[in-house]
Amino acid sequence: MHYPGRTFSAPLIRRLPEYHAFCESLANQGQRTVSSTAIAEHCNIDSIVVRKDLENIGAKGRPKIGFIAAELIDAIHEYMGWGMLDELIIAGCGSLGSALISYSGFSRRGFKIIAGFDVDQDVIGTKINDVEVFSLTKLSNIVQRLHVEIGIIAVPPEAAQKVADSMIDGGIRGIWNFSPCALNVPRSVIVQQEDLMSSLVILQKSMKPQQINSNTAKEIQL
Amino acid sequence: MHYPGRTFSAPLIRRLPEYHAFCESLANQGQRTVSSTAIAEHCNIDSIVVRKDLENIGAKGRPKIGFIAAELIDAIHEYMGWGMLDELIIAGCGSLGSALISYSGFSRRGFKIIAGFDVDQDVIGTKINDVEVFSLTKLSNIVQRLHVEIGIIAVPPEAAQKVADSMIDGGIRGIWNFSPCALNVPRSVIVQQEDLMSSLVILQKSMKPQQINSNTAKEIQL
DNA sequence: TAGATTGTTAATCGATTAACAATC
DNA sequence: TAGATTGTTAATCGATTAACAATC
Repeated sequence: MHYPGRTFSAPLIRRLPEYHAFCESLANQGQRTVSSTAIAEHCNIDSIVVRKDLENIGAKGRPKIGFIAAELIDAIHEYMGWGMLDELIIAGCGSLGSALISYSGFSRRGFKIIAGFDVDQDVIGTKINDVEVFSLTKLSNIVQRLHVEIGIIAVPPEAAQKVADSMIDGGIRGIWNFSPCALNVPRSVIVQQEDLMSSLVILQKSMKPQQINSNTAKEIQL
Repeated sequence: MHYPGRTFSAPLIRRLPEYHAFCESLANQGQRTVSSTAIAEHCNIDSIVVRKDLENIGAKGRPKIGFIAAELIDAIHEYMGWGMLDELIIAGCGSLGSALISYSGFSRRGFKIIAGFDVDQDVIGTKINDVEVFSLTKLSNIVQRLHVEIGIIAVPPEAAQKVADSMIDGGIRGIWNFSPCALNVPRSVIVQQEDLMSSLVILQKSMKPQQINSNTAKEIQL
């Protein structure tokens, strides 16, 4: 089934917050309107991209004037779903897990981590940034009782599959996986892979396009 | 300039580590060869994707037999550039910065964080996981002396632009930005944006396609 | 009016998917 | 040989880019 006009795509979701931040800063400076060209310039992208994106989320502008900043802010806010509260749990409360629990961005955007889970007896029972840490053995049960739908995995790769299984047992439908490994899940469960290592390699490769190309050329002539 | 055959694309870079891990586990079990279909099944993707990817990195297989696991492991290792050491510095040693410094995956793949920077006097002078933390005012100077090319930004968004500026002053050519804000940099500098918030929203949206679609349909008929 | 900016339709580009021939 | 698997060429799909008409 395909609905034209209003699409949901990852690149779009990644650009919208930048527009939002820019519009907010303009609005705070007392500016009422904002043009797609101004947004584009600030974000270092083409204005056509901005116009297409705004079309996709249903924002309406006026020729010569642009978009009403306040309207745009609201439209992005609503499209991103920042209005409604969503509750998460996290498995793995090591350094990365703790950092995620303490990350202030989540609460600002309607996400709330309501429980942490770990195997370390020293951590279980403590609170990290007001979030209580339970034993991993209780995960499935607590998830079920609290009807949580999204779980974060921040455990070592060896333990990730088992954690995923108990999350799914408890009724989790979406997994945000920081562990660098493929998870085996039923088709109804969505996995969002967050591979930090790969992001770093992509940056590294982007910095040396000529080197990649010369290798390429060499290989081809063989 | 376009070199066909061997391309560099982000999706490819994100898939290769999964193939690598799978091949390694097979090799450890004493298996000598691996087929694209086996990799595909393990990673929950289509075997055509795997074959295209392996073609892109220059791996050669044999019909009916498949690929030699050890060769594939080496080919991916080399293509990912995991062989050579690359040094990084990080600005911002709060909870996220500390987690990144302590992340074991980096050293396993040839990345080494050699210095941290912060404004907090209580943190400056301490060591996190053997990495010394300096004052942010020294960043540009130290980067220049050590010829570091990649910098990580894990400071609050308000401070990010200023940090980026001093990184670039010092000669940094690639910035891995965990701060949810657009950076203004010269064209020669590459920015890899790591917006955790957006990743989470993408997961959330992927979980509710029907809801998105019904909104879409409603909007269109208006 | 003139010019700037939106909005829409078409073209391009790259990645994914499909089809099928080659080959061990 | 027969069947499985690679490798290659073409088709599809979606996102980006371009061109230009509409309009304030």
